[in-house]
Amino acid sequence: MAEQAETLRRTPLNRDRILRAAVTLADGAGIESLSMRNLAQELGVVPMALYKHVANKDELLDGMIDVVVGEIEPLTPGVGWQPAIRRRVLSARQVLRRHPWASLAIESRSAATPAVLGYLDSMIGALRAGGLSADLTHHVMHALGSRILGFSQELFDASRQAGRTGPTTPAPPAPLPPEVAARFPHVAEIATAAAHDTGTVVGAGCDDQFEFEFALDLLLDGIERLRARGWTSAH
Amino acid sequence: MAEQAETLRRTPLNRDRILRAAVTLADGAGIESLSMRNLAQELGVVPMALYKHVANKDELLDGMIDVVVGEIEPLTPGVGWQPAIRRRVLSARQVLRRHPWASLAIESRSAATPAVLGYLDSMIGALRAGGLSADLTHHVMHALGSRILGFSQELFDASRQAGRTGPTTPAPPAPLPPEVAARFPHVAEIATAAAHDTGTVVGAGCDDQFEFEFALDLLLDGIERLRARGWTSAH
DNA sequence: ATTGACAGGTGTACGGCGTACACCTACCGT
DNA sequence: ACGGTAGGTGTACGCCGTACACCTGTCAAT
Repeated sequence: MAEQAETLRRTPLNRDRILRAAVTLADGAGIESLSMRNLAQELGVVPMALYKHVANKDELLDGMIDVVVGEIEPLTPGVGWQPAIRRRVLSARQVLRRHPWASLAIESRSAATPAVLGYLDSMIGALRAGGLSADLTHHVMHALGSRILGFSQELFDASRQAGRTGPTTPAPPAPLPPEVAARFPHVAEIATAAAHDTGTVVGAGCDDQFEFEFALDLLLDGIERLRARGWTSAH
Repeated sequence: MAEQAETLRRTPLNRDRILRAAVTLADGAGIESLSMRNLAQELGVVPMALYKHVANKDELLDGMIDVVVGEIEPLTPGVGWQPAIRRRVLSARQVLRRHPWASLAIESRSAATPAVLGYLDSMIGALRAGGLSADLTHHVMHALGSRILGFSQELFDASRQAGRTGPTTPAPPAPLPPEVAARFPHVAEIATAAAHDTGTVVGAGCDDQFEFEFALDLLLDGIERLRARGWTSAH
């Protein structure tokens, strides 16, 4: 009876359940506390049980990436290449904001997973359909770089200055400490410059979404100009 | 005597020697084999000895980053903002190609180190001196993103498909496997499209340097256009 | 010359990690 | 009824970062 209840209580554990649990764990507790042991415990199972469904931790991470990439919405049909790409990249960005660990995970993998390749493939298809030459498309993919997957490094975010905060505290506005401002005057000026709509005086964080779209449009507009000019490699 | 010889043989170990050894080890054997134990052995010392000079492994990594950033050549004075930035970013890129582990290390740190902040600061100074408004400069820093530190994610490099190669094998040209090409036709087309000057037929890797400069100039030109227009945030 | 503080290298040990390997057990087609 | 197999278990190994107690050589003040 008790055993039967227990048998019913947990679904028999499969690759999908493992991946979803891993993503949830990484989202909630941070990627650094995603260990095979923790994950197994979360699933009410002994660590080695996981290895019957994923080859090793690297493959687990690949699977998690695929889950995340799968959340990106498909290309909108029937619009120009520029809005189509734009929308999808911004969708990717939303997804990656839900899974902050994913960008680093994607970058640190040595090879793209099939899901990532599929994503890139459809993106390239949209560019080609939009009239970009194969050559230009190639360069464009490089130029967009990681932005095409919805993330760009926030290494300019000087307000991440203080000791690392756990993944539970997403990002408190954190004003620039005065001693830092004194040592790096230009950084200080810039940090406060674009505190757009937020009314707070002491250089509250900038509008990340605006920054992302600014860079994206800068690139997209430049690309469109090249395309309209019938760009071919002068290389 | 023997002890005296031994005493002479090894310089008394200081933070600088540790950092340089760590960088060398990471360059040569890959960041994944940089452990406190390995590093200590390399220095002919017991692991715990390192902790008299660096607080912990995170601080060691910060120090390594500072060493790398310190190798980037300073701003060229007396030229316009655009070539000045361009030169320095390309210098940063050269440095990061010598230390392939560094880009991921920089990204994974939660806060910028003082050396990185100083680097960004001087970069911002050059933009401001070039006539960009503080506001525009802010956006520009975001737009350039990690490229300003000399790296962009190579996640489009589909030829990194096969099993991970050790850091000793830098990047064999590795043609796109046919089954991958079949599944991702657009990727395949693009991968072969821009095999520029290299004469090899089977889609040898693309010219990374060209790609990097293409993206960089796309951004720089777009920025210059904004500046010339007297850009102010229409936000 | 003696001492005592202190900088810096050593040794041991702990808890956590990924995972190899042998094992058990429940089910299923014959 | 039974052997194979899929899937969960338990133990163990070798790594990791690092806390903590210890030793030793140097040098300033006595």
